[in-house]
Formats: sequence, C-alpha cells, structure tokens
Amino acid sequence: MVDKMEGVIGGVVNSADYSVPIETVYVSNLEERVKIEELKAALHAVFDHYGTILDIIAKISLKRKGQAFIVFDQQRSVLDAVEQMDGFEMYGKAMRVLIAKTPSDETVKRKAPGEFDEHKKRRTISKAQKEAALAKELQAKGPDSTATTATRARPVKTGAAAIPDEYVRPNKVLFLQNIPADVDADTLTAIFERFEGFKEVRLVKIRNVAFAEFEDEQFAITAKENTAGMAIGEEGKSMKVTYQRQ
DNA sequence: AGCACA
Repeated sequence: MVDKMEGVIGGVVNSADYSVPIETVYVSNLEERVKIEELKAALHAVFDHYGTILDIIAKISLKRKGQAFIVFDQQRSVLDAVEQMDGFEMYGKAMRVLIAKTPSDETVKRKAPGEFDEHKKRRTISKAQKEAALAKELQAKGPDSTATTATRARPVKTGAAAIPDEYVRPNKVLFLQNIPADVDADTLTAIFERFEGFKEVRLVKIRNVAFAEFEDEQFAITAKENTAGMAIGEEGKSMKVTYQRQ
C-alpha cells in the first residue's frame, strides 16, 4: 500500500507514490493555435492505434496550452506510444511524448478506488507547495535567473506516411476540397471575402479543389474555422477545408 | 517551457 503523505513532503509527487501503473501519456510541443476540440480529435485519431483511450485532457490556459494528457486503459499502450510517437510531426511540429509523472484520476478510480481520496489530497498539497516555492523564488532572486534548458531538436520521424491534410501546419493559404463542378471561383470568392484579410481564390476545376489565400495565417485560421464542412453547390456537398501543404 | 483532472 501507499504510505500516507510521505511522497509530498519534499514537494515532489511521482509514480513511486502510487500503487497503480501510469497509464497516461504526456504530450507537449503541440501546435497551440489549433482549437481544443480539433486537437483532441487529431490526437485521438493518432493515438487510438495504441489501445483504448479513456480520456484526453487538453486546456487552452497559458500554463497548459500545447500540452495534453492521453489516458489509456493499460500501461502497454503508454510504452508503445512513447516509443513510437515521440517526435511525430503534427501541425508542423514534432511532438514530445512522455510517460506522465502521476496517474490520472481516471486510472486511480479504476485501479485503486480506495486510494482516490489520498490521490486528490496529495495533489492539493503538492500544488500548494509548488506555489509557495515559486513565490519564494520570485522574492529571493530577481527576474534575472534564467535557467538555460537545452532543447534538443530530435530529428523528425521519417519513413512514416506523409502528414495527412488535417495535420498540416496552419498557414495563410487554405486548401479547399470536394468543390462541386457547379461552383465557380466567384462563388468561392463570395464565401471567403467575408473574412478579414482575404486576398484571392484560385480554383483548380479539373481537380475539384481550390485555394483561398489570406494576408496572414491568423486570418486563414478564422476563415477555416468558419467554413470547414460548409455545404456548397446545388447538391449541398460538404467542402473540406485544410491548410495548403508547404 | 509548461505534468492536469473544477
């Protein structure tokens, strides 16, 4: 069993404080401009391959963005995912995939319900200690103590399939697919010129695709969020909107 | 950079 609060005395909680295995993957260096729901869907699609995903936790707050916790139902999935997905490129960025430091609520609830209360208490304590330590540091030292962390740029995974359209890094040009034959450039222009920063639409009729260019990617991001899946043409076909491959 | 679960 787990011995009382020992683990948090030093302010550090880790997997040794638990009797349950870590069944959660911690992902960082994720593209921060992608909407949370879309990000979760993308992560699900990719990590699904390693087993059953019980939950994905991702937040937009400053301290949390660009990170996600993916909860599996067994440790095997975590080990496989860490081994194979670290460095995988999504939205143009190589994600870091690590074993989470502590088990998720979900895991404790499932595997050791008797320890759940303690798990929560431990978190409260370590959070308080962390804040106290931070406040102290801020007071003692000036804002000058910049710790240099070597950000090792791991090589991007190669050999994997080309990045799917959905995961192409956001940029100023939108790639429009499933454009019906009865939709012309003027119609598309009418749709996209309503968005700020619009420059032009280029239609490639024989391929049923088009490109909508904006002044910068922020404008393109907004336009994409508001037009993805939009029904167009006589038959109201759903238009696919992604970013142009670079 | 940043390890959470309002």
